[in-house]
Amino acid sequence: MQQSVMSANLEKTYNHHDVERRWSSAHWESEGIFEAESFRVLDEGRKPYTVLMPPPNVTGSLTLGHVLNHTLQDIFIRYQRMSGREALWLPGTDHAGIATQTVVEKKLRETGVSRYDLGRKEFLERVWKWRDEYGGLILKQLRKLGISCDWRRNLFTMDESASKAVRHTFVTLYREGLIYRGKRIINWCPVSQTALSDEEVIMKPRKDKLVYVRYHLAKRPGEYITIATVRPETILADVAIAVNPDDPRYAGLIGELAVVPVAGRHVPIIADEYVDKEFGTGALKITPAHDPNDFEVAGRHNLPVLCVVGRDGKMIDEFGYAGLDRFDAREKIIDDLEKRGNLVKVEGYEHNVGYSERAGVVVEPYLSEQWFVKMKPLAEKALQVVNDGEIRFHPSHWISTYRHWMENIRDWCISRQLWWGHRIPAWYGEEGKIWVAESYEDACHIAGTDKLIQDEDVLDTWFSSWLWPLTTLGWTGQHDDNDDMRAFYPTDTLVTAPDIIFFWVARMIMAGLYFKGDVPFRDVYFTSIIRDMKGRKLSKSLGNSPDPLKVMDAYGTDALRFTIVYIAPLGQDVLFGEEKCEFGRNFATKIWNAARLVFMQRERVFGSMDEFGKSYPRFTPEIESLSDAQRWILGRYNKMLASYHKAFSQFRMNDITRIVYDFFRSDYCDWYLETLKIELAGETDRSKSRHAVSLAVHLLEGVLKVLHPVMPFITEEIWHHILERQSSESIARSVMPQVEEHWMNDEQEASFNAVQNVVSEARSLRAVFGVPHDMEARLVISAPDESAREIFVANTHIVMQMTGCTVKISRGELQRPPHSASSVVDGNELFMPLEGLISFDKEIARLEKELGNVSSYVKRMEKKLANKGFVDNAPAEVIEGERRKLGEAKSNLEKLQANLEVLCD
RNA sequence: GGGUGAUUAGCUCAGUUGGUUAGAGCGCUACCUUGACAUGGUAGAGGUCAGAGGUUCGACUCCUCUAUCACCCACCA
Repeated sequence: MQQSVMSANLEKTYNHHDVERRWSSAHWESEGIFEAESFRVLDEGRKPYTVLMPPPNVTGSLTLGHVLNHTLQDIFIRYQRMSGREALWLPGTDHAGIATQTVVEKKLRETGVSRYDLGRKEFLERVWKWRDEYGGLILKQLRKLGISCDWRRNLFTMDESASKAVRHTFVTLYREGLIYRGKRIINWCPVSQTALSDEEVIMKPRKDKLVYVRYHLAKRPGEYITIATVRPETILADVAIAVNPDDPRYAGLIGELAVVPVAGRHVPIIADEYVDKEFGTGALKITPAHDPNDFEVAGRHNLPVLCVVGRDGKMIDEFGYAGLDRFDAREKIIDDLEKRGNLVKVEGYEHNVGYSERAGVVVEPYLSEQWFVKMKPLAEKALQVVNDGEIRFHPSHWISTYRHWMENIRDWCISRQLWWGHRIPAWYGEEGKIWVAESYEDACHIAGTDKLIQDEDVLDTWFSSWLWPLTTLGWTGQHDDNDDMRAFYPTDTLVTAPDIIFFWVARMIMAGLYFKGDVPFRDVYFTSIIRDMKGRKLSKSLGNSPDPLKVMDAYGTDALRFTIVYIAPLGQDVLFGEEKCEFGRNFATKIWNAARLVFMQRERVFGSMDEFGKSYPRFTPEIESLSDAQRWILGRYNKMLASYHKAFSQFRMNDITRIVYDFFRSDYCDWYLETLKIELAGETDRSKSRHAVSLAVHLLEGVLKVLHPVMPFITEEIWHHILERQSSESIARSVMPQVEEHWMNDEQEASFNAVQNVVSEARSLRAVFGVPHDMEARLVISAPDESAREIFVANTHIVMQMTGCTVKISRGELQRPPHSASSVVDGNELFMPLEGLISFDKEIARLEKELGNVSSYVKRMEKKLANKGFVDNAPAEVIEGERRKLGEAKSNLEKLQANLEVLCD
């Protein structure tokens, strides 16, 4: 049994370090507070809420993108958990094939060793060791963020259960004809020396040279054909020249033989529709091994395939270029062509070129045998569920992007020439026969031999990622269901950056539908992309990427979380500078100080925490003992709750921070707490004081709860001061406040607004006329309406305290006090007699300006109401409202004029 | 070449189905260290809502075009 660690009051200054330490992730893990159990769901039958964490790379460290992403997920999960649902957040990390292998290889190279020196087995041991030592960093950092996932369920994409699922799905898809092996031109990364999928290639503009080269005709001495190319080094692998069949310039040359420069080979001139007459010279060299289009053309014309660039991006031993890098070879061959007289000209040329996402080098189209997934059959249903709204995107405009990709989908190259990853479960027997099975034993069994050699390659990392909604719940494909799957699948909300919509989101949808027959999640929330204050993408090379850990340290984790959500609107980029966190930090400080005030008043009124604890747990506001200010704040509070819950249901996450912030700053602190101080100071009835303080605490607790999903630390800390609580208890397991509509009352709100407006206006008069703050001024409030007068009478003490004036309330037909500054608000008039202080000219000018504003408004409204179209078409309530406004404005106008006349007499 | 989003105060942004005399934070100006809070309070200055048309009784809000800025997709050498 742990004891309460709290004293009744808060420390004078808010120290986020202490608070974050006290309520750290380690604390909650030991209490099991964020754990979810499938049996609890199955027994009680409540629908659980499940969030899938996009698994960060093991090599990664925390970025602001993670902060936004994971904070949002945490907000969703905490909100649902507090709304009484079993809430499961599934964490994990991704083995990140290329990235991780690159990191470890680099470390090895520093000691002068290559992975080939070690051999596959030894190398993989080193990678696992590296992962165990350094791979946990990102998870540690995420814990610092205070996120509430069920860490027991942490999954690594290469854990045995996940690997089993990978093998199972590969075998299944192979047997169903959806996975095949084929010789194709794929994207080859010469640095990582592996194939890449289309999605791993980034197109970037690049300045190159467009080289015009003259090919002599073999049988027509002195004649030639000129082509244009940006890759002259691949001339050596040319197998044809192609022209458009409709191009009159070359009609006579079709069927002729051209001589490939340097190589000296004779190649045919062929006609193919693919060739664009307008581009370059209208003649195109065909190099099937080094260009996907050429490969297709070659296929159509039964041309051979020659290869001159190797897997390392260097030229293959031919014509004296062996070992030269492709870019060096390009320069050399331009030289050689010039020497031989084949070079016509060189033009500057900017075009888009594919770069390897990881290594950042130009991708080489490379002919090789790879494994592919047939995507079209998988895409159909996956498109349909999004079109039908079975899966919803937020913001919804991403649907069109998704649709476009799905409709033009191409097969997915899934083999990688790496060692780190899931090894392809395919074995080769004699004569290259392929056996695909979940294990070597199975393969031997079906092959009827044990002389099998496993495919050397591993699978694309995303081949395990697309199973994430299944594998995180323990699915291995072997048995179709388990308790977790039954309870938690499909998951609910996926929060992810839009840049992996194709890599990941789309493929998870396909896998979920194909292997489980149901969508993997219901809602996809695409987060903002974070940029710096100048709108540039955050990147290490620009040095504009703040370290979130330093920001958390400087401003507080709650401050960072609050700020980043506040400034990140749905579907738009966000400009972030760490100084923006001052906003969140100041807000946290404000909460702390407001709570201090409330707790100090509690101590004064109740004496001790014990005394307070006797009644507070059963506290509900009693309407008959409430002041106007208290009824007003209860109305505002419930309105806030209503918009808060609505914003949640609509995924407007930045709005929820705004809604609570506005309520707390303007209504709770600026008005309600100020009135509380005044009311308590003048209250002699102890039970009324106690009721007032209990209400203040009650509202504070409500605010803490609605804020808790965003700011878990400070809300936890203050919540533990509300009552004596065990340190094992958490606000995270408390019940989210719901709207109580009977507190919302527009009339009541308006009447207290009238008091507020009089206060503001009186303060304004004081400020404008420079009444010294320590001087007590006089204020005459003239309220023609009986009920308004009652409100002012009832709240005289508040107006007096807040304005520093003595207050007199009178009927409408008063004698206008001379030498007064005056103002009209809500049909009530204010006079502040200021003999000696007031400058008549200044007041006249002020009134005239106001008069001008009001009279132009009146004119506009009269015109509007005289407009037949408006009166005939607008809804009755709108017309009613406009009439009322006009009436008020007219009455204001009269009063202003009267006041002006008094001054001018 | 297609597609998507943005353009509101000096800066960063709200403005929920069309009906407000268009709001907030930061910054700026003045006053205030009052028993929660100067990481604060009170008051104030500051905007022809990118431009041009259109729909409508009524447009920051809906439609079209233009301009500017982003991003995504696309095999033209």
